[in-house]
Amino acid sequence: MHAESSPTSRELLELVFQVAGRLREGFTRTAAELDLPPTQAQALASLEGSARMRDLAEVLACDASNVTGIVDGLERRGLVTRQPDPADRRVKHLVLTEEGERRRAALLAESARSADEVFDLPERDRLALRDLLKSLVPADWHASCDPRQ
Amino acid sequence: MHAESSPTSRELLELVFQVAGRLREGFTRTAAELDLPPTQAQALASLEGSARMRDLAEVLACDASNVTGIVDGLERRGLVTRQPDPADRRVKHLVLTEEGERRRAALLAESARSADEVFDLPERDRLALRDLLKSLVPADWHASCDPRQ
DNA sequence: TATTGTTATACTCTATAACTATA
DNA sequence: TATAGTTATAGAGTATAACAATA
Repeated sequence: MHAESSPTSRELLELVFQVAGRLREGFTRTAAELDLPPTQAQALASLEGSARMRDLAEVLACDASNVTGIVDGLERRGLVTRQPDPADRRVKHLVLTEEGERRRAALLAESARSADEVFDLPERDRLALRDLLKSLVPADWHASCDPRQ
Repeated sequence: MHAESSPTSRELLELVFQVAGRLREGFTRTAAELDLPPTQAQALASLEGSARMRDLAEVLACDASNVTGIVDGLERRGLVTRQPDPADRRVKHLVLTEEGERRRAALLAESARSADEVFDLPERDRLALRDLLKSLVPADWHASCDPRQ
């Protein structure tokens, strides 16, 4: 037998899913600790300054019809408000409340801490990992949400 | 400015999710081409020889109550049969039909081809990637299904 | 008592389609 | 006509709880 055989794509796939699973669990746990369902947490994390509903749908890579419910949840929790656009009355801008800003900061800080636990590597390895992963996704790639896609 | 700064855990997290997303899309597309919903495809891929319903729940990392429906689907498609265990009449063994074996072989072949497209790297890099990813998951880690964790 | 598989039920996240109000 | 957001609805995929049959 030889020392190291080239890993199969299936082995690499399983490892990627395991790492992604650990990261997802960490994020979901962090969100739950802040009383946020995962999708609301993802939306909150992405909100900076003022965004239109439409932009949020783009960022979340999901259909616009879902955004209504997600934002309803954030509004019910007092984290975000819908502000009319003075120039185009169809458009609504999402603006974080003070509590929304606090919650978002806590979410970002804690989820970063959680990801740090997973990526507990020396700088040399972090660089190598980043370069390898970068080479696996086209520059313009972005996920679609529909799991059936 | 310096040449390379250490990537943040957030950057690495996003890259892992992008790669996982590409892989998931590839698998889902392959499954759809073979007329299989993703979960049935995942179950079919894992079936080799004879497995109990219970084992399948373990492999899929989901509650046993879900397995009934998944196996119902595979049975409806004529890919698997439930065989009683002669020694323990509570237990049912899942046995692939001939068509089930064919479909599974096609699924494995095509999903491997699809993953190869993502992991299009020289052997040196595949080895490096495997070692890095391996260091990120505890040996005994395995995903939980509930997205609420 | 404990375990295997099933059923009933509910929740989350996604989609499509039809609608409104604007542009 | 086209776009922003909403509503209604449906379909996956998950869970928990209660159950029957069996160990």
